[in-house]
Amino acid sequence: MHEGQPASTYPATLSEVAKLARVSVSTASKAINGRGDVSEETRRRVVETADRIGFTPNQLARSLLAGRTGTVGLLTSDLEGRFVLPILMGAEDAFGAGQVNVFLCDARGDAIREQHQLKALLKRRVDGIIVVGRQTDARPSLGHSLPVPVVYAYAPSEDPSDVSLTPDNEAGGRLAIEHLLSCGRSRIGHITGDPSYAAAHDRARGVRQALGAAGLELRGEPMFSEWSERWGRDAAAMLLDQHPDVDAIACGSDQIARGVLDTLRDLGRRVPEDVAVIGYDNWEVLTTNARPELTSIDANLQQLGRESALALFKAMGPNPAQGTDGVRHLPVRLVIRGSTIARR
Amino acid sequence: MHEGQPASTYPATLSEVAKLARVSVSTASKAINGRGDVSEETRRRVVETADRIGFTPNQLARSLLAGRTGTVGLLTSDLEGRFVLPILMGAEDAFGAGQVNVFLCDARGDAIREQHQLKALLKRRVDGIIVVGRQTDARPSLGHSLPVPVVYAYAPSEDPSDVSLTPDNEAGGRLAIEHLLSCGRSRIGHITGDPSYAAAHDRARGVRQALGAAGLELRGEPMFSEWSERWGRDAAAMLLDQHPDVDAIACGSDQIARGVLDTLRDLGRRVPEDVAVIGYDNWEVLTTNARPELTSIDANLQQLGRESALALFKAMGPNPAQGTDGVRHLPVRLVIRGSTIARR
DNA sequence: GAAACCTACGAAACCCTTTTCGAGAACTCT
DNA sequence: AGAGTTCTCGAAAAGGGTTTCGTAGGTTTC
Repeated sequence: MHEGQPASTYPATLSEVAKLARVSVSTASKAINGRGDVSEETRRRVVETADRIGFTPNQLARSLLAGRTGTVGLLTSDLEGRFVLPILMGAEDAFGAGQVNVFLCDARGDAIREQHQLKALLKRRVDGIIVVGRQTDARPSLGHSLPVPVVYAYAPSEDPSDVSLTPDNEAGGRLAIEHLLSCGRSRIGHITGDPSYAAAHDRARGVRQALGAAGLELRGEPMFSEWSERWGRDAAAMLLDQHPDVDAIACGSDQIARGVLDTLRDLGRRVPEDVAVIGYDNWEVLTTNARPELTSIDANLQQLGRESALALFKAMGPNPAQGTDGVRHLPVRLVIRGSTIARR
Repeated sequence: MHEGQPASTYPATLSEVAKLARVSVSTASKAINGRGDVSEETRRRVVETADRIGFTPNQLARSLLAGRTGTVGLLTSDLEGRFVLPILMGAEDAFGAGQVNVFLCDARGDAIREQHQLKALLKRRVDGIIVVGRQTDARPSLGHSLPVPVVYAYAPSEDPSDVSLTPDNEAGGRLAIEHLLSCGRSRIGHITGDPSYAAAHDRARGVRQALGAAGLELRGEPMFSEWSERWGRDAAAMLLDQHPDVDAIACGSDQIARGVLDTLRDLGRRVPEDVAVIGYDNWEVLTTNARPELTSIDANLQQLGRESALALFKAMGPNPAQGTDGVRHLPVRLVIRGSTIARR
C-alpha cells in the first residue's frame, strides 16, 4: 500500500531535493526561489524534483533567518462575545490575502491568562498583536516595553499613546436621532442597556446632542438597565405609560428594540405608523426577523477589523507610528428597514 | 528617554545572555531550561541575567530543532456561521492549557482559498489540522497525502477513513419528541428549515423514530423551507389551520420556534398550556428572551471542539489513529425552559 | 602519591534555509 | 595564445537554540 505522497512523515528538506537533483543546496534554493544565476535546464530539473517528492519549504527556518515570521497575534478577551467575530474576520481578511497568518488567543477575560498568552506570542516571535476587547470601555494597556507593535480594537487602551480603534458610539446615537427626526418624529424616548457600559452612555450622549441641536428634548430620562428583550418589553410599557404621546423610541441595542416591538404590538400601537423604533448593532438575526424589520445602526465591525490590521501593518513597517497614536473613532452606518419607514 | 525594557527591538538572544553571564551558550541553555549539570551559583547568575535583559527564548529555533512546532491549524470554511465559534473556543480551550497555539484560517467557503490556506499551514509546519465546516453535511476530504493528522469537526468528511466529529442530530430529534411525550403531548407537528441541509433531514428522522417507537404519527408532514422566524410564523399558521388539534410543535431551529411562538400568541393559544414548543440549537439570545423562555436542544458544540482537539492530540501522538477513524456522533442535550413545562 | 571518579563547563554538531562570495569553465576579443 | 568576460554553480556563514560528548579541575580512595 504505497500512496502517491508519503504520509505521516514531514516533507522532504531542501538538501534531499538537492541531492536527488544532483546540485548543491544553495543552487536548489536559488532555483526554487527564482533568484541568482541558475541555468534554465538546472532550474527545471530542480523544480521537477521538488514537485515530485512534495517539497514544502520550512517557513520556520526562513523566518529564523529573515527575523520576521509573517505572523500576528489576535488576543481577544472574550471569544463568546459576538463583537469580536466580525473584527476577527476583517483582520483575517486583510492579512489573509498576503503571507500573514493569525494566532488566535482567547484570554477568557482573565488578566493572568492574557499575560500568559502574550508571553507565548512573543516566544513565537509574532510581528504584531491586535487586542480585541468585548466592550467599548477602555482597557489597561499592555505597556510599551513590548518588542512588537500593538493595536487595540473595539476596546481602546487606557493609554492615549497606544493605537486604538473603536466604533463611534456617540455618532451612532446622533445618527439614530437624526434619522427619526427626518422621519418627522419629535417626541422621542430612549431605552438602553447596562449603565456600566461606556457604550450605553456614549450613545445616550449622542442622542441628547442630536435632539439638542434640533431644539428638542428627550421624553423622560434615558432608561438604563440591561441589554435584553425582557428589559425592552418592560421599559417600553413604562415609557408609554408615562409618556403616551411618544412617536419614536431609540433603543440601545437590537435586543431591546425587539422587546419594545413586542410591547407596542401588545398595546396595539402600529409600527412605524404610530411609533417608530430604531435598534442598535444591526444584528441580522434579530433585525431581519422582526415584525416589522428593524432599522438599526451598524458599527461596521468587519471594517474595523480590516482597519486594525492595516494600522498594525503600518506600525510593523519601516517607519512606524508617525502620529497615528490615540483612539480613532470609526464611523457607523444607518441601516433603514420597516420599523421607521412604512413599506410602500 | 530610556525605558526599562528596550522597545521595538527583539529580545536578547541566548548568546548575549551567555556573554553577560560569562558562560558559554550551552551552559546558559542548560541553566535556563534546568537541564544538565550546572552549579547552583552559575544557574542563578544566568537566570538573573536573562531576566534583567528580558530574554525570551526563540520558539522558532526551538521548533526547528525539535521537529515539532506546537501549533495547529484551525481551518474553517465560514467564520460568520455561529456554529464554528463555540467549537473554536472549545479547541482553543483544550489546547490553550498546554503549549499549543492555534492558527486560525478562514476559507470563506471557497475551495481554492482552502487549498491556499492549507499550503500555508503546512509551510508553517503545524502539527495538526482541525477542519470546521458550517453545516453538518459531509464535505470533501483534504486527502490522505498530508504529512499531518486532520480532524473534521461539525461537517464530517466524506471519506470514512478520516476522523470526523459531528453532533448527533438524529438523537436530537428523538430527544425533543421524547421530552414532549413525557410532557403528556401526543398530537405533534414538526416545522423545520432548509431541506438542502442534512441537519433538517436527520432531525426529522429522529422525530419520526421517537414517534414511531411510541406508536404515534406526526400531525401532517414535516414542513421544510428555511431557517427563519418568518417561516416559523407562516408554517405555524398553516399547521394550526390544517391540524387545529396539535398540542406540541417540534421546531428545527430556535429561530423557527420564535416565529411559532409569535403566531401562537397572535392566535390566542397559550404556551405551554395549549401547545408546547421546543426549539433546536439552544441559541441563548433567542431562547432566554422568548415569551415564554424556549426549551431547546443544545448540540454541546464547545464540547465538540474540545473533543476534536483531543482527537487531534491523540492522532499527533506516538501511536496514532488506532481504529478511531470514522464519524463520531456526539450526544446532544435537552435544555428545559418554560415553553414545554409551565412555571410553578 | 598515583589511580579513580565527579562535577561543571565548553566546543561542536545539528535543525533548514538564504545569501554572499569565490572559483572554475566556457567563451570572446585582440 | 593569452587576457578579459560572462555564466553557472558550490562552499560557507548566518540565524538562535539544544544536545552530545569531551575535558579540565578538584576530590576521594587505597
